[in-house]
Amino acid sequence: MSNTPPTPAAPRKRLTADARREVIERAATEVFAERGYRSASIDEIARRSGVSAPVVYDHFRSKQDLHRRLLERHFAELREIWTEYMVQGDPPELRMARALDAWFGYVQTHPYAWRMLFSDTSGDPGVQQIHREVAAQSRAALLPLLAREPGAQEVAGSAEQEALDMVWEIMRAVLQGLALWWYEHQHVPREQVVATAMNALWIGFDRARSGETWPPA
Amino acid sequence: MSNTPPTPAAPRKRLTADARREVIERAATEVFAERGYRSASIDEIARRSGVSAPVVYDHFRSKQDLHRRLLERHFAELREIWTEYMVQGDPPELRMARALDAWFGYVQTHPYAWRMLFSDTSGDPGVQQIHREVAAQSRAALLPLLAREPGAQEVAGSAEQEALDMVWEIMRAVLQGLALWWYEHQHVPREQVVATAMNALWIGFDRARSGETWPPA
DNA sequence: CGATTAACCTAGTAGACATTAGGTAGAGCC
DNA sequence: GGCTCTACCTAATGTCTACTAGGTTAATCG
Repeated sequence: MSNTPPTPAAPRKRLTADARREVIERAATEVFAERGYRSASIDEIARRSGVSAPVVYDHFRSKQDLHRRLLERHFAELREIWTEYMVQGDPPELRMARALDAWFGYVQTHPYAWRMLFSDTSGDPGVQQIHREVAAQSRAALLPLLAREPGAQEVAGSAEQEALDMVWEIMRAVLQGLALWWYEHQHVPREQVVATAMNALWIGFDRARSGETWPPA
Repeated sequence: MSNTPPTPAAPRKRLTADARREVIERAATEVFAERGYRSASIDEIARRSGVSAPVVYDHFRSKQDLHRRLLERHFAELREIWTEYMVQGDPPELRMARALDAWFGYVQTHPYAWRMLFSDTSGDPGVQQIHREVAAQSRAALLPLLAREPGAQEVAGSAEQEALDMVWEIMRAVLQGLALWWYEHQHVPREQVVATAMNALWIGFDRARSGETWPPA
């Protein structure tokens, strides 16, 4: 039985440390997004990066360290997009539409990063803590969209605070849920998803705010 | 050093098989809901049941078997509540309000079961499959709420099908998101949560359906 | 009582997986 | 061509956890 391999002894490519690190970060983002933190294995990340597992540890101190750095990197990018799109001065309705478009644009161009940020909240206590911080900062960044006049929520009592909490929770749930749905129906054009979100969120909130609430009177 | 235990040698209670099985099912529901499928350990389930781990295997063939039986049991209970509340003949607005109240009532009285059903979709492939079935059956049970006239969605083209998909996804996300939020703000009365959901879903959908959509003309 | 049943236990086994130890070899530089 | 540096490897180690083997004792029934 000949032991000569069909492809003669895989010609191993050697990358620079920086290049390999970049490859690992891309692969890890995919695996974390697809499997979630706990089910993502270092072995699979290494395999998709074209190396063996110990190489990952030449670049990152631990699985949790790798995960944390990726979250920070991706979230920084998202925050940049948000601040870019959220210019003051536009009418509220247009601001909301722009923000939704920015969100789904990010989802479209970063199909793994956003799931890693928002769609996998399980994990070790340390990992959950970082997810909570990401959620809190997202809320802080987008909450101005929901206030009719800037600064209105600052004087709110505890009941109004809870009402605002719930409205934010609805917005968060819709943005995340629609993004996940869209990922599995990618042929649907972005404008359609944005329009649906806008119809649900803006029209619903607007009407509710103008007093047309349930139960009627 | 005296070895006499302060409480003289824990008086071990022995339950009937059925009673112990019930205890294990309750404990397992809690642990699965709190930790998710993968992070839930048989050891912790056993400890909370007052027994050691092998006893669990006297009642269930495997961790997955235990999990599957619990999902089936809890989901059957939820479906019963739905069919009970969804009486035909009422006006659509009232039907929606009743369904939302039924949902949050279930969430309130089954604080672990609903999270196990809907809030932990990770897990092994086999477990994920069951979650998909639960989601599909839930959709089938609640979709009539969204159709203005019964049977309207049956003749829908693919674009309208996708529009309906998105509307359902929004409803699903809002119901799940608000439930999770409520679990961490339990002092908020149920009527308030139901009213918020009703305002977001019904008013938004109603206005959107009546042609008041975005972008404006 | 004394025997039988079955509820429960202690003490493993096995596999998965993060992480480490220590060595090998490709690539630039002289 | 030889030296050195470091990217990369193979082969452990330790831990965690689902699951099993086989024994032990509380309850029940004659």
